[in-house]
Amino acid sequence: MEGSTVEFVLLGLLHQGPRSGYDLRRILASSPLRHFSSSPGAIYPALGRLAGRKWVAVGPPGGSRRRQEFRLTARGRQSFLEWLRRPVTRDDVVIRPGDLLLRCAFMDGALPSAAIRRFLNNYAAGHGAYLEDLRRYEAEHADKMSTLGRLVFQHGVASYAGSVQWAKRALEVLDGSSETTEQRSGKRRGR
Amino acid sequence: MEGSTVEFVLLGLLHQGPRSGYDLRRILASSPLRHFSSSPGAIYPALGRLAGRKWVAVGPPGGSRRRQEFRLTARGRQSFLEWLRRPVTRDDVVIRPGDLLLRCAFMDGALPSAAIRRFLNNYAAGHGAYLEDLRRYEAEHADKMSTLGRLVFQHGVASYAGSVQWAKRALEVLDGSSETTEQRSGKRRGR
DNA sequence: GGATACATGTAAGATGTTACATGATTGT
DNA sequence: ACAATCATGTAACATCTTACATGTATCC
Repeated sequence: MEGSTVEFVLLGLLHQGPRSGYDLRRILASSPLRHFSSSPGAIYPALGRLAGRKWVAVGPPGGSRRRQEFRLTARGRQSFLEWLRRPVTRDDVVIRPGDLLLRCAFMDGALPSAAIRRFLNNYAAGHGAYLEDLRRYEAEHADKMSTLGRLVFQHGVASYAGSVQWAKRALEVLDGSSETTEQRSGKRRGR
Repeated sequence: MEGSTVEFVLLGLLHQGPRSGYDLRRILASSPLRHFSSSPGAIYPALGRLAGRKWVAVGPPGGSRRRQEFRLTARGRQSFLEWLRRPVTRDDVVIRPGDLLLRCAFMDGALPSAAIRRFLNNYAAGHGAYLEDLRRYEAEHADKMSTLGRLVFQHGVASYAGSVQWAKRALEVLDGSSETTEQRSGKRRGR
């Protein structure tokens, strides 16, 4: 599967509109969500790779300064959407949970709401399954852990439980906001 | 600051007792907490670097098979303890929160409980400070975010809030367990 | 004696970090 | 003119992934 996470983040930002490398770096540096490098040594080579794959193209130098605006090509958009639609794997859940949230944040306006709901359901299911694994592990090994080890483990458990709850809540919110346009009565929602 | 996270994880495991590279790989592969590579191409080079710095030494081939046991040297132990005692920086909180929990899990039996409490206090303070930043950001920019963007952002907020609560709870547990050895009366504790 | 698990390693390639280099434009 | 900011890049280094290579002990 071609493409690193940073590359898809860049595609995602370019999906919202054309920008220069400098713009992209500033967005990455100032966004409080996820902390991608934003160092020139990471971004410019990444943009170069995207250009090499024809996923982005350079536009005319916009503005007065020496700046090149990048825009998404059809292939780039295609690859970006495929990234968003990738299944939620166990590896994603266990070792790259942040990437899943990143993908989710980029789905707005890019995927139909049915696909987004499917994603959130898979997200909740994947995290729920791993949560059960953790609890099973805890039941078996809690006695062998040190006090702090157990506390840290419980942090992990609480964190995954929170993610499951979050996904369920997110589904409610999405259902709610789509419902309000179609129907106002029936189906009370919590909170 | 010399040393990568995996290297300190290896030191931490060797701090508990001598092990072979294969042992270390299996522990990393089976531990549900944090997902270090455990691939030979990551572990053996890391052990080589540690040996080059004289932080670990190879013992005699223990057991019948061709296996070399590594053990911590005095310098290795020193470096490991310095890693545990590093201050909780904003960068740790924002971009490497997992490393902080990792360090915490390794503190048991390695640092005095006063140092552990100090760490947990700094952990709570650092996460609390960042949490305030996130909430400030939310108050200013929530209107510009998409529905999903806002939801993902709220996941981050809830996650940091949970970490603050966790650290406070952990401090209570530690205080509780040390109290039980010294005093049984007075000071009721929650849960 | 052959399959399987044990045990250690290397090579190629991708990526990220840090630090440095370069030049244009703007403000004063 | 000069400093600060804008804007793009490169080079060296460290590290991790993936895939391959190699050999040993144990079990049947």
